[in-house]
Amino acid sequence: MKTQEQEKLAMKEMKPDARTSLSDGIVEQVVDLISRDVLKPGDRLPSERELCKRLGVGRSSLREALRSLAVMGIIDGRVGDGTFVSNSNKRYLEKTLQWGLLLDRKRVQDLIETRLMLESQTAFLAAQRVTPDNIKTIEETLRGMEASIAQPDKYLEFDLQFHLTIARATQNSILYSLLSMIRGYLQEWIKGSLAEPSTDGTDTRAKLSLLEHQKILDALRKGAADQAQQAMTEHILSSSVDLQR
Amino acid sequence: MKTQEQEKLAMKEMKPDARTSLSDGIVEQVVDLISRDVLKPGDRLPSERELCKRLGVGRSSLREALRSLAVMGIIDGRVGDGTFVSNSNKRYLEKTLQWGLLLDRKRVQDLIETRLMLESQTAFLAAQRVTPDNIKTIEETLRGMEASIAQPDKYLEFDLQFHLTIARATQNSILYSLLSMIRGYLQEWIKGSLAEPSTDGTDTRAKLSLLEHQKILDALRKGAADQAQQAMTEHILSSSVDLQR
DNA sequence: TAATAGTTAATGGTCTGACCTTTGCAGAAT
DNA sequence: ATTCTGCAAAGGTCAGACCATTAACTATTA
Repeated sequence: MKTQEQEKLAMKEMKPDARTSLSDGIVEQVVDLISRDVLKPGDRLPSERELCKRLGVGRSSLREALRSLAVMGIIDGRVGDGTFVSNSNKRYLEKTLQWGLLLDRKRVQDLIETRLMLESQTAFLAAQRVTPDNIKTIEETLRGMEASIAQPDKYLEFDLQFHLTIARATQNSILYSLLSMIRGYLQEWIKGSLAEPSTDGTDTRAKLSLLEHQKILDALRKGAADQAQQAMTEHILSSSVDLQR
Repeated sequence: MKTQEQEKLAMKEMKPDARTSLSDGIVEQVVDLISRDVLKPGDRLPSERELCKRLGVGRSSLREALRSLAVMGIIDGRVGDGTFVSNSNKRYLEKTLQWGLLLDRKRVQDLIETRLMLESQTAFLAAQRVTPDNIKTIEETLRGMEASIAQPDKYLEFDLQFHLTIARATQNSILYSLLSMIRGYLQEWIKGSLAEPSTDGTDTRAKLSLLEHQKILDALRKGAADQAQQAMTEHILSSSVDLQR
């Protein structure tokens, strides 16, 4: 009789860490610390040995937790130096990318298709919700693209920023996360396809790309949702051609 | 002399962990084994202690490698039983994203909005690519919904199945993963909102829901993409009303 | 005979303490 | 002021132990 009551009470109280393993608990704690800005990107974590003492766990568990966070790209360990919170904001995936995409290549095609779906509608939403502040940021990014049109690496970084700013303008954090992730996966691919024959005017391609971005920005400025969606669709289709093959 | 030759040979064979850490080398080996179908989903890996001996590494390193694979969703450890290759092969997206989403607190509103964007276009795509086999499965699911209209729990399960089958019909694994994940998040919320006042005809609501699903299925049967998209949009808007507030 | 309760061996999870290589930096030598 | 050197601290790895959980087997029981 008593046992039953006890069990019920236990049920009620033990819910949190009922089935979470120790390392997962640590992962959760660290993620929480970061999400509450106690730990900011670039910050250095205490040494493993000290964290062990502070959290009251063994080094193996602690290290497995850190390993998880590293795979997610949230932290970054440098031997002989320390462990740091990744400054590359939302790159949980870049690490898993190499393993993940290895499993099947059709995924790139799927990624592009999904990106088109999400990003065209994102442009639509953004046009309705964009703030003057957003517009300003986007304009700056576009200027950055113009300035670095001859440096593919820098150009790509601005390009990424351009699209992410639009995603942020929707004020939908889920949307932002998804697009950030998808773009992260594709970024590697894009970089790879930049080491291709530059015989056929890549310069022309880059200038076309600039025009497309300009068109999107114009639509956003006017708050023309349909127009923004249309421009974004065309842009993605156009810029994906090189990757499709 | 001999040592040099040996080193060169080692270089040639040990290429993986030339500058990658030991655990990363193991991860690479396992991923390779899986991608070459030596290890198939559902297969059981040798025990940790045996893998240590076979790979010639310590248990910590081995475990950190396994941890990485687990985070990517490639393997799945069951205490007291063994470690198995995940049969839900493509779950690494979900896993890594889960922690990512934890960083910005859940916004149900954002989830619904994103779901609407994705799922309406999913219906569009599905209408163009759906196979007779898919149709058959969807029909069965719909019958299941009809039969369990008075059991919210069962009904929800069929509902979930309905939407996921449509996602699968697009043959886009990324899309499927994303929708599966979003729906997973929302499912909990939905269940919660089912414990609400059943005074205002929930029966009517359920029957309306059935009609909406029927409409979607009809459009898919005809391969009418626009119509399917329209029906799906209406359905999601309609069924989200209860969750918004 | 069939169902149940106890036993056991193997597994993943964790802890400890040791050793290695790499790195950053302070102090010594120039 | 610059370069070299050595040491301390960091992450990476290893080995062996113990724990909790699980599956399979065995003996008991109705």
